[in-house]
Amino acid sequence: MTDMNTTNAMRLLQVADDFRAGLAGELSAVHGISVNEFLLMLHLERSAANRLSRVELAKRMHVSASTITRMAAPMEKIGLVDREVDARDARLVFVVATAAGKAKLAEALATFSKRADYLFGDRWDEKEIDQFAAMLRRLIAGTGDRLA
Amino acid sequence: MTDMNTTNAMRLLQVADDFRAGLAGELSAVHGISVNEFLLMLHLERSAANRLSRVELAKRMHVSASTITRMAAPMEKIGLVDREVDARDARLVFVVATAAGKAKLAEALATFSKRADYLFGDRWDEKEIDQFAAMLRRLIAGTGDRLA
DNA sequence: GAATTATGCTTGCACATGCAAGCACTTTGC
DNA sequence: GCAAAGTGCTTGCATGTGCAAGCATAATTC
Repeated sequence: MTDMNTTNAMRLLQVADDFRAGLAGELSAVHGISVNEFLLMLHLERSAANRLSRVELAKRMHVSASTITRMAAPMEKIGLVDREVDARDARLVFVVATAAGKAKLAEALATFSKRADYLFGDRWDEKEIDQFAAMLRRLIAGTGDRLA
Repeated sequence: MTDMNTTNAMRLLQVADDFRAGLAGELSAVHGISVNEFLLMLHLERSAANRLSRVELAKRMHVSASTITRMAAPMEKIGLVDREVDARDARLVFVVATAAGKAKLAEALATFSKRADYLFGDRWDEKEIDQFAAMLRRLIAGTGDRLA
């Protein structure tokens, strides 16, 4: 099965790269944010308390902590997120979405969904979509924290 | 169906990112190359004439032409690829894999396949794997040049 | 066939990112 | 309780990447 697994992994990367590249262009042009900024806000929204520490975000986004620090700075400046220090542990600095950030995320999500619809098109029937969803769910099962 | 398509797209990105991150670590540690260098050589091997121009590579890899120029330079230096100017059109500069490059790709592919096997695990039966392959094939169908 | 336009590649600059070091704070071990 | 180790965050430096400009070569137009 190695050959088929290899092929599937290549296709997976290919499809994801294609989708990400297209998304990057539209998110930048229409909403003025990068894919990573979009994903950062998405992670916040999907988190338990609507806020995450920098290291938590770093882990979830496969990115270094310093990157989160440097991503958050301009996002704070334009009012998409805020900084919140933990009362009990002064080391923890949470990133939390502002109202403006949530609004921006909602807009960007619409773009994302439009592209998702376009990706899967209308030639997939409901049963296939569910099947695909179940397969993807199994692939992320091992991973700890996930978006969907 | 928008919700399910959206979820599937998120999962797709998530799975691909996870896989890519793990692959990056092992390719770097074991073979001393980046994921993009691996993909560059893979594109060369899968191309018609075993060589591609810089712009062709750029298109296929979702990367700018200048990035290819700058990726190729060190790869030439360590002997993984060679530079070949087209006889008819002096503007075209092809990137072509050397014997050492092909050997390195083969090693790296083994690592890739091992990770692909690990990703899909042994809980997928042959029918499911084929089904998943067919679905991915449909998703790349629109794309022009692909790896697999 | 000369001028214009188009194409491929490279380079300067700006920006994003990872790594390692450093700092602040907390937890552990005694 | 204090020292040592651990954890979270930030910053300096090095590297990777895109964009726009520039250069060389082809193709097109007249």
